[in-house]
Amino acid sequence: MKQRDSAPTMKDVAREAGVALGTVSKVFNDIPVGEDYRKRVEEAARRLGYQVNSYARGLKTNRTCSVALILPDITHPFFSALAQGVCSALAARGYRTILSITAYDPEAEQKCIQMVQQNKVDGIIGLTYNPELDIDPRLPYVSIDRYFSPSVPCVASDNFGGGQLAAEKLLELGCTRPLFLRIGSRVPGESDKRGDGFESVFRQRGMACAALRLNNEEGLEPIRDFLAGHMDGGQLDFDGIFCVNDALAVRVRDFLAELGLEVPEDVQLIGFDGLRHFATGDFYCSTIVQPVGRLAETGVDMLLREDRSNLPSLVCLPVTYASGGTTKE
Amino acid sequence: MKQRDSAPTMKDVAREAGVALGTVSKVFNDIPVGEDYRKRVEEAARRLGYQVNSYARGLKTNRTCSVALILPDITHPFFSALAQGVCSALAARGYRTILSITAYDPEAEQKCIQMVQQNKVDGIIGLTYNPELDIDPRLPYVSIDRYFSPSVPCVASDNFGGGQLAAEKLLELGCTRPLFLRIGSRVPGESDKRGDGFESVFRQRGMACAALRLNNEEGLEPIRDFLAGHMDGGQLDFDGIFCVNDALAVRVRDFLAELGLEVPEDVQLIGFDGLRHFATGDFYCSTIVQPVGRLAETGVDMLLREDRSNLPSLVCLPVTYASGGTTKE
DNA sequence: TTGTAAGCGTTATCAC
DNA sequence: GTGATAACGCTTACAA
Repeated sequence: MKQRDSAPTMKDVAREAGVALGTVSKVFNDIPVGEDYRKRVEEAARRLGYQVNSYARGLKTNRTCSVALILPDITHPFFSALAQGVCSALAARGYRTILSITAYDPEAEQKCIQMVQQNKVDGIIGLTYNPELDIDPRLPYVSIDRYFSPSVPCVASDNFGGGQLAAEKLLELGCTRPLFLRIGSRVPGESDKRGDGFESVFRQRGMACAALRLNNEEGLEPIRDFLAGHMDGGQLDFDGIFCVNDALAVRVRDFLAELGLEVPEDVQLIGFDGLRHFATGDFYCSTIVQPVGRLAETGVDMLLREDRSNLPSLVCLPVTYASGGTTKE
Repeated sequence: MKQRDSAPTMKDVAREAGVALGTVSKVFNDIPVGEDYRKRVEEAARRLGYQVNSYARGLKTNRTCSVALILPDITHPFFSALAQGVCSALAARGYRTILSITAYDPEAEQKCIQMVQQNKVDGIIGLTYNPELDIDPRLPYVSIDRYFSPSVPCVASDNFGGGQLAAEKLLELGCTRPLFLRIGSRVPGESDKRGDGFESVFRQRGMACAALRLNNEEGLEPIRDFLAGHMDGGQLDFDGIFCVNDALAVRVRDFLAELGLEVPEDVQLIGFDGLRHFATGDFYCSTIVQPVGRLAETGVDMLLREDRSNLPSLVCLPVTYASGGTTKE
């Protein structure tokens, strides 16, 4: 008698149904089979609580219906929204998500990729900070927000366009003394284009645009000092500030408050990301909102596309502006 | 000649190293083998970029080194922190995390479990809302925050104790007219004990304690109305409010502001969860903080424990109080 | 110690 | 259309 504690196999189902093993396999792979046979097999499978073993299946087919998602941190609202989107898009296509968190550690990122390759996933979606990541060209890979090389497709928001949009909004709202503020990773990424887009608008109009770009290691103090140093008779030298992301914008607003400045009356502030408060659903600040859902959807789409022969190397998705109280009107 | 596009197998490594297949296997399983053989194998493996196929391995060993994490939503800060914790704890033990998101849908939860069983994971960690979830007793399962039956181990925060703690704090801070506010799922869960603990403290002291408990479907309007209805000459009938979670506390603070009440001067407010602002790291409100990291760690520990014969059916982890500006001092 | 061979649960290729 | 049978890549007795 078959032991009850180990899961039933196709062989058990075949015996229970009184058919050959191959027939059972066909039933579970939607390969035509006699109607009565199919019934018998399905019946037997239900009785036994049979589930196909996808590892054994993967061993044969070399497809595992699972993809790895590599993220630096899932605690940040942008990343968690992205994870949610990717996981759902994958699930909708019958794929499992294997989640790896790297804590921004380049070494961990590389280890992740190795581990995941060993796990024989069908592909990887990664948002990584290791500039010289060694990824097996045999394994489909889609990068989010970080461009590696023409052979590694990357999907990102239209960061440059977002920067331009922020500049145009600020101009439209009457700003004439703009400032761009940035803090982030030392390794270059797509988001660097935000500042470029912002500045390009003013350059084109022959207007000056101040900017301060920092690396994470430097902390926010330099920004606070910079702002304090640009106070002039109770007035700031700038009347429109674009921050590289919402997190920074929120901090900057606090700094401005410390300096006795009103937002948006004295200074207008635009962030980037489009994050919303977890309880109220409100934007934390006026912001350029990234299409997180589409980012995820597009990434999955590019990864799973049957014909991956000529994928674009970079896909930019459109961003939008949303008012969140730190701009006038 | 072996095709370059399919990953190398143990056989390839054996051939490359000039040893037998079994020897290669032993090297990768840390089974004693001649030092020079080991060297040869490792060398060959590196040359070929060999990675053991964990699916094939799992097929033999019936262990896949992966566990499924089932969560309703990963966008909420509490869940994302939990996911991060579980994923890290699992990774530290050499396990992969398969993430499933159910969107609070009981049917999706059941489907997840099925899918995941078919995927032959080594266990499941789930935070689910389906009260009559059908889980295969053969598969190790740990529930978070929801108690099913003595046979399904559950790990949760000390919700009752947290409620008591909130009550004691409020008393200590001079409150004499307490109110408990709750909104949540209709299906009973561990978090229901928060209100019970809170009320028990006042009952014990012979003090009255008002309470309003709502289901998600009802929305927040009833709470707003309730508060408005308890205004008496510009004063609220309550001077200390305990909310079942931080999300509600944040909303309630807004309602109180609408009524012209100052927090914490006129009313003190305590939430539950211990969520922190993504940019500043500040608590959103005074709160009872759940030990998310320990919750995750403990869950993983209970799931992966070698001897699962006599696990506790419920483990409660201690919570702490943190001031977040909605209580005095 | 090292090599050999029998499966693990599937799928796929054949004869029937 | 159905049913043996040989892989898939690996582990693990067991034999050398």
